[in-house]
Amino acid sequence: MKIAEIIVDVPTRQTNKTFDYKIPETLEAVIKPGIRVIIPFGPRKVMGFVVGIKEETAITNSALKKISEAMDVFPVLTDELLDLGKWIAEETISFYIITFQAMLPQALKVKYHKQIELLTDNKEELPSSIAAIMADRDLIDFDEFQQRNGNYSQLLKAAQEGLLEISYMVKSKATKKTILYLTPIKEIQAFDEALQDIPLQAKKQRIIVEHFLYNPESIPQKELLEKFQTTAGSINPLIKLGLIKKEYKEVYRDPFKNKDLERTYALPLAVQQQEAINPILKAIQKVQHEVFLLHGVTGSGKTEVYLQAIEQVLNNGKEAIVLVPEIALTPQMVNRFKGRFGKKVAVLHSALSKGEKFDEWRKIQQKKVQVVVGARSAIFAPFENLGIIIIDEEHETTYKQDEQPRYDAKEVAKYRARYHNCPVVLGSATPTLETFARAKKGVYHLLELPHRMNEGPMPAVEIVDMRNELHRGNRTMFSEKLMEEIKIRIARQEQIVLFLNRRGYSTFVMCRDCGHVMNCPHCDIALTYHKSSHLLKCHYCAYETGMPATCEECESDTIRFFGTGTQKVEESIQQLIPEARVIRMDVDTTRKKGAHETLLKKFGGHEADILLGTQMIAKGLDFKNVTLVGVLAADAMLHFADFRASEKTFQLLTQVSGRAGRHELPGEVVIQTYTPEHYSIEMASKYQYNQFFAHEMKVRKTFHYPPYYFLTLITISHQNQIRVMEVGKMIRQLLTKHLSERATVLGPTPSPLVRINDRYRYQCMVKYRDEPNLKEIIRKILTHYHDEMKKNDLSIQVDFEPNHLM
DNA sequence: AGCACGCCGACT
DNA sequence: GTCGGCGTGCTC
Repeated sequence: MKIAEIIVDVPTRQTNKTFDYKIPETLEAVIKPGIRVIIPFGPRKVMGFVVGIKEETAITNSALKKISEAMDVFPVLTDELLDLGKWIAEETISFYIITFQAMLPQALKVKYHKQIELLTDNKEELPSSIAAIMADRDLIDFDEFQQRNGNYSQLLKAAQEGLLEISYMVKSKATKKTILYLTPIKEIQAFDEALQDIPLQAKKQRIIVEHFLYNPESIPQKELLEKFQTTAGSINPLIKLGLIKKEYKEVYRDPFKNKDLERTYALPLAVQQQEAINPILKAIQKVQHEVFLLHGVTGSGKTEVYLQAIEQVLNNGKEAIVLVPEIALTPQMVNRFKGRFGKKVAVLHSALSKGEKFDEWRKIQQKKVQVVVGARSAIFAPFENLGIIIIDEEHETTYKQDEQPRYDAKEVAKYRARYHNCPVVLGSATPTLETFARAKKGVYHLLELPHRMNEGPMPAVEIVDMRNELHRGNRTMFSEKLMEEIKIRIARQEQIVLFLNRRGYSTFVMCRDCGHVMNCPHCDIALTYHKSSHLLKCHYCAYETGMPATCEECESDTIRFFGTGTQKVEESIQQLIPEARVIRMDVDTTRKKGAHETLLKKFGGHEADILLGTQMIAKGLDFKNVTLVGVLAADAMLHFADFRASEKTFQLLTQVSGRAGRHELPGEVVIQTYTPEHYSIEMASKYQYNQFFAHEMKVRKTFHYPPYYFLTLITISHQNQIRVMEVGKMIRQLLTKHLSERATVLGPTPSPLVRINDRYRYQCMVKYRDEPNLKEIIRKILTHYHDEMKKNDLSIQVDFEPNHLM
């Protein structure tokens, strides 16, 4: 007898292992590793992933249960992805089931339905309260039973007596969209003959028969009915005659259906691009795993290198994965891939609906496409013949998931590429220190694109010291220089991008009389004023409150706004340059689906002079009319207590600067800062990546940070601050005791944000170079606190190689 | 997660 | 003596 090893959909420590089930003979042909099944688990039914098939089991035969149902016909996880999932679960200390779910589209998750099913015909046998709820029905949802205050112990008793059954339904959320087609099933002559027989007054029927006579193909019923302005009434007789049949065909929801993209062809490569692509093509041809770092300044033509490398891969009959950060922000990028490879491309990104994502995924599973362009999770595209993996803007932190499982798509890419013997290309103008260090050491193959494609110079950058502005009595957030440049562009009908990394109106609200600052009652953070809604909002939890007229401490009415957010900037531009048309892009204006694209399209069509935005406008935008980029507060992120603050600032400034002067018109950048002497601002303004790298590496070495040391961050949180500190101290002790002397254990220290959502957060950090036992020790610590975590809402989060320390 | 089991106090 | 509170441990 065949036995299946199954990971069940119950995310707990105790169930994080395989369970053995008998495969019923009827299912033997279908059940394979990677198939989802429904199984009895304890008293209920749950979904599970088959991860292995074997002949024998250590479980006594009487305890062994049978698989109830198969949920898939074809495996949703390939053997490769099953192995990968297991590896990720172990690397990140996550449950297997969580990892498998993370590798699949949301739509493949299941819902559980608990129901009460009546078994007896005679309702009189039931306790009266239950009979009342059931009324004249034989089946009700358990939810309803609970809502109407049903008596649970009576219900259990009735179930034991066999009067009713508590049943568990596992429901698939996946919906395949189908369309009703009409298909001719007789030869043309039959239609000709039918025309003789159908009475003349049945005009519409005759028209339809004629249609099929000349177009003997399947056609959606809806389309046919619309074409001839008729109803299903004139179709049915033809079906009775056996001329045509109704047939449901699966269709894919196409998020791009309303777009006509012009087909593009390979562009001639510049010398530097040719030199960069050759080693990649060689690796593709030799079916050899190798990691390339494509280090190219903004506008140097990295995308064309990607496109032509993929073309080679497709010619070899293989497939390609392209990861881009938060793809919804870069429709321009997606359009380039769609334009080049057309129907061969599937797109997976967060702006798609669940159904749309599922459809795109199915196109991959069914081998209908060969290229995937997508955000982080697209790295799990179920291709079986990968020829290349490309990760654009590799320095972006979004490639690491910041919840369980905390996988890093870059590491997953390398794992998959090793399996498939194919190259990985990491592309960036500002690679992370880790990546660039590996490239310099020769672990990665470094490819450089030092020049812009248009042969133009990088835009000139001017740093403005805002302290001087203040001394000169300029109290606006615009320096004279920036204001002047903005006015020039507007007069010349050129466009401007303004960048400010803070949304809302003001960053804090303070009483001038007593100095009281309005804080979030649940988090240790100042509330941000949002003018449009006249609300004070917390950016870390959902808290919001009306703006008070007087100070809540001293009742003075001199409450003032401090700090600047995008809303306030928008307002002042309107005041200072009334004729300027501004588009504001931040989380608040792009919440709606498709809002990104609409706003960018407007800007692209020159319906506005200024694009003002946060983070989200820093990446990938390419507008030929933009000749000025203004960074309003370059030091905003510099003062975060984070060892990557300098690196992030350098990357951001370089990326933003790259938005200017990408085409014929020369670009200019104005950076406003209060710390113009800081090396990351100074070097970014001169595009000195290598100098910045050298300088920052020294800093990292001195302070024992990556890439010289590995980091592991353990964050403990609980409502009770004392308990958090106690647990933190204990964890520190355990780590110090079991790790080697070469490892440093720091903490527990309060997180940069001590309290979020009424929970105190403390962290311990481990710095190390080689601690093979670290994972095992942490696992033991987690086991030790397992009960308290379950019962007392204690949380211990482990983040290996964290992106930030927040 | 859900549920059974089993050990304790409160009650007919 | 029994009912029900919740702490503990198991689910192939």
